[in-house]
Amino acid sequence: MGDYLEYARIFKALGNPKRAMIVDMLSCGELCACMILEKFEMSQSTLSHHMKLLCECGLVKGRERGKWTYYSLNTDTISKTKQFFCDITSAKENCICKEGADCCKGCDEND
Amino acid sequence: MGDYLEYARIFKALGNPKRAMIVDMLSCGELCACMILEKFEMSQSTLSHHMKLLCECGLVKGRERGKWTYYSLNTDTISKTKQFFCDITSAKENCICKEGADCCKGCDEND
DNA sequence: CAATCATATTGAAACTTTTCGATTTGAAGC
DNA sequence: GCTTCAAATCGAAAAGTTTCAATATGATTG
Repeated sequence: MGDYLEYARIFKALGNPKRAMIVDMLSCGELCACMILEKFEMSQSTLSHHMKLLCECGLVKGRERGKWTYYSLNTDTISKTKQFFCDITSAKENCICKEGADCCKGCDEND
Repeated sequence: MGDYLEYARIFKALGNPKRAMIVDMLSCGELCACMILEKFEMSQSTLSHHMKLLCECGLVKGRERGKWTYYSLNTDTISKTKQFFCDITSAKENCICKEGADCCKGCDEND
């Protein structure tokens, strides 16, 4: 944890329903761009842009073969991102919540 | 899976490094808004806006007690979101990759 | 009940994202 | 070597996000 900028880049990429859907489509194997394009109402340049974002954040890998580009998931990045959710659902030491904020002293009792 | 819009809403909320950090801060317990504000160089209205987005997507819950608002993680949403990563890392039946796209017939052999 | 304090809302400026059509690049086929 | 095809890049328009200062709301305190 700590590298919030890198996590945020990945989440930003997933923060578009079409890109989330593309990632899901790639989850059972490699697909070429033209095949992904067939499933969406979207121009070729728009898809290309989405794929670029998915690749840049490390979620997706592109493999060029002649005229075609094949895309697949980068499982390392996905595991790492999944870890974010494990980290935020397990208690930690040295957490910010252990330090007191002056403005809130004594608030906890009003429960 | 399938509810890409709802997932995207959550990922969009996490797709800002400050909001990702706030979520991490909340991971070991409830914090009041003023305490979160102390840890950031950010105006009070900006923080309020970020907290609203985090609440609206269901990641965070707000609890009002007098003047203060306490925020905490909504573990149900977090578990559900974690599931997205489980889903995309396990093979599936009836996947889009099983259907052929005309433009790509025969591409697979060029490996 | 007026003042104070913690948050929320509003409105505006700056910046980023989304999308498209047009153009470019670069491989394959004739 | 020209044509065709798949994908990337460019430039622009529209929409959305981020941030702040100012103001509003509503609870608490004197």
